[in-house]
Amino acid sequence: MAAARPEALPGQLRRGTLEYCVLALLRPGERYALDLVRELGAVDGMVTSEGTIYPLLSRLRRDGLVETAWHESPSGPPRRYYQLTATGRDRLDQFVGEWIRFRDAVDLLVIPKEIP
Amino acid sequence: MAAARPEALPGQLRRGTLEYCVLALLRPGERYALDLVRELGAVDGMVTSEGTIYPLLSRLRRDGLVETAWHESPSGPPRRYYQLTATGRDRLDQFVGEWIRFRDAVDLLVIPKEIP
DNA sequence: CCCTGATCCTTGCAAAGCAAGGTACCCTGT
DNA sequence: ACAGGGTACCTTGCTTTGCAAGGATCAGGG
Repeated sequence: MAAARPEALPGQLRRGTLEYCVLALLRPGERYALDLVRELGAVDGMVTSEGTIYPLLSRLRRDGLVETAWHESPSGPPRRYYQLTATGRDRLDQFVGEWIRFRDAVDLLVIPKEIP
Repeated sequence: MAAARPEALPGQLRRGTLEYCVLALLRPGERYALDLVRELGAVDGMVTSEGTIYPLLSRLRRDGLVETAWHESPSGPPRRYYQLTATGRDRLDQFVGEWIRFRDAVDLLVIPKEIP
């Protein structure tokens, strides 16, 4: 009962999912890194940080799932904007299927059955 | 050797979840390790192996979430049976809430919106 | 000309899944 | 009696990835 705290959520949950959440955020259009951090921070339970996002974006770029372009900022140094590639879009679509399968499996296992 | 192809596996998805799937499998009653591996293997997308389950169970035991007892097997060497502790049960219940929150967040992010 | 803030990035660590390898026990067939 | 196979236990080493901490660079205001 003492547990009503907001509480340190299991960070490991985000493993393997964060990557695709980032790709999904890029679906509507290009974004830069700090913008993504803020957007993810605003989603319940999706907190992340720069130390996570930059290596992540580097991997996505290395694997050809995103492309980047520099644009000037209205105030501050230039920003590197990330954009989905066709490959990235495909991979994301494919992930959605895997995610749903996985999600349903976990639901089935961990959510207690109703006792009729 | 033979480094795992990152392409083929949604393996990282299981991170941080498998632990609780195991706890959930112990809810109805005690189980032994290989039995858990088979049970998880039968669930869609939840494949795992001995090299995963034994360290995992050791951690659970170390953290007081499960207790163990040896029982003889009808045929073969004795088995170590794992059973939920009160702490384990609490932790599992707590996880269910976190899981639902996280699951909904990912759903919201990655599943494309209907275009009305 | 420095200070603050925005933006980029890297380094080093820890957690956890997995393949592969190793040991021990018990039953059955010869 | 003992060899072989199936069951069960566990460990080692590798890899991936989230994160904290640290650092570099640029623009504008006092």
